[in-house]
Amino acid sequence: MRSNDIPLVRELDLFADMAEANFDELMQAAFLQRFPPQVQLITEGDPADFLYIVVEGGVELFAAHGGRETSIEIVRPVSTFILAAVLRDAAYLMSGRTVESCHILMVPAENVRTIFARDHVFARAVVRELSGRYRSVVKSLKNHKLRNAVERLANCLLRVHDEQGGNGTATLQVDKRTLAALLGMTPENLSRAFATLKPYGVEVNGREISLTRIDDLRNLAKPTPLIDDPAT
Amino acid sequence: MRSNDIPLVRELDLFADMAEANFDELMQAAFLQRFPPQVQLITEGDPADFLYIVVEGGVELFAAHGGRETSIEIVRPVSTFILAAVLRDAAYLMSGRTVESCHILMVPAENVRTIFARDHVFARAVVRELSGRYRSVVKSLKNHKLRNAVERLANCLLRVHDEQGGNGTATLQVDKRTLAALLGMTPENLSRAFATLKPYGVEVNGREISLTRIDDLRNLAKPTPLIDDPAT
DNA sequence: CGACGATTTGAATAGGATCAATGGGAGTGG
DNA sequence: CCACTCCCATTGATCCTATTCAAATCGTCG
Repeated sequence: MRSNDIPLVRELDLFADMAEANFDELMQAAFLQRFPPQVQLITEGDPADFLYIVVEGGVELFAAHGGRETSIEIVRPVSTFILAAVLRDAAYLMSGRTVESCHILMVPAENVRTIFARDHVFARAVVRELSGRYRSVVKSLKNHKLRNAVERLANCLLRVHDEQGGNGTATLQVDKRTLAALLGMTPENLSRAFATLKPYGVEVNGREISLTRIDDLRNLAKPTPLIDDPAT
Repeated sequence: MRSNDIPLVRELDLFADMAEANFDELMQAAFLQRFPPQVQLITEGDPADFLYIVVEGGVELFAAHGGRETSIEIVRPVSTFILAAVLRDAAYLMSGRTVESCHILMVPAENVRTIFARDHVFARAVVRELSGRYRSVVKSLKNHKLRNAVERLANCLLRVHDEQGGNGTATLQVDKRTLAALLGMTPENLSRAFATLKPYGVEVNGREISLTRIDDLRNLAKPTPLIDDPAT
């Protein structure tokens, strides 16, 4: 890995408190790499050979079976993915592809397991990360099973809007085709969902969204921290 | 906790290798309790005050929002549930209810966190359990999103059949209403799914199922270890 | 026997997906 | 600068799966 990237990585929660020697050993084997959008990084069923950490960009985890495909989760910085498979030395359960330009840190799985066995501080950080991933998947599952397409879009817009300052406008970070996949619907259905939200003050112009009736929209979306709060 | 239950608990993977003193401290505060079917043990949104371990029976984890309800996962012995919430000292994301008569071990969350911070061996066992729970939820999610109702039932029947000796018959452990919930469908739909499977050699008589054309059924179900293998 | 709950069956409905066709904007080449 | 092309987005029509509502049947337990 390039030495000027190391301080950035060192500050990640997962590595912040671990012993210097162990961190160095991990980083000696690791590398930080750029990927363009729509690159498939891992394939389900393959043995877990690297731990991946999304430093910048976004990665879609998805699974396929019998001709169908489903998006499981979108991983945003700074989070790991497939940590569980690495720790168990098992096969990936999901495939992963970039949705934007990404900086991804790749750490060989064997090094992760070795240091995990040796460094108690790192082991505890792993638990924190892993429990966070677990809760994230559960929230994603609730979002998909307890809300219909329109509600998922409404909550997504409110979240993006709040993240971007909450001044009544929002800019989508991805194209609508990708957004549809992330929300678990077809592009056609996303168009219809936007149309359905027009009476709730949602005006769309390409990637620019303006929300003129936030309260109405919030009333429809019914956001809840048990689904929408990324922290808890 | 009753002292004669302790050896049983001590053998659970989660506790098997930890220091004696720490185990004793955990068990001093814990208790093993029996519950009848259909008892709600935890409610989403509540603070995590106990770690639950299913020693016998089965617990359905589910979530509700805006008048809808969805089953997330069924937890079978011997597994924990809501371990992630306990470790993070956060609110439960799911509610849980027994689906059968259960033996449940309840360990106060604060004790779990205390011993987790102190006992490295326990911390590693926690990681193993947590990573297992994570992968279990992902498999459950794939099962629901990549298969339709008939396929889910077919795979369920094959799994039960194999567990019970694989001699062409199987006995359902729960009533059909509960089975429908576990498979993520309505009771009416379960009936129709059974009817659909009749041409594949599935004969139903109350809770007794006989499978006369296993190969055909397997061909329809298309089981895969990436969804159906509980171990990996 | 009678009542109640569980299961099955039937008909109607809803939510999304799929297929097909049309618009619309960005980039390209004349 | 303008026409052309391509890809994305939208719109319309239809299909499919599963849910909902309603009614009939079955089984068990008083």
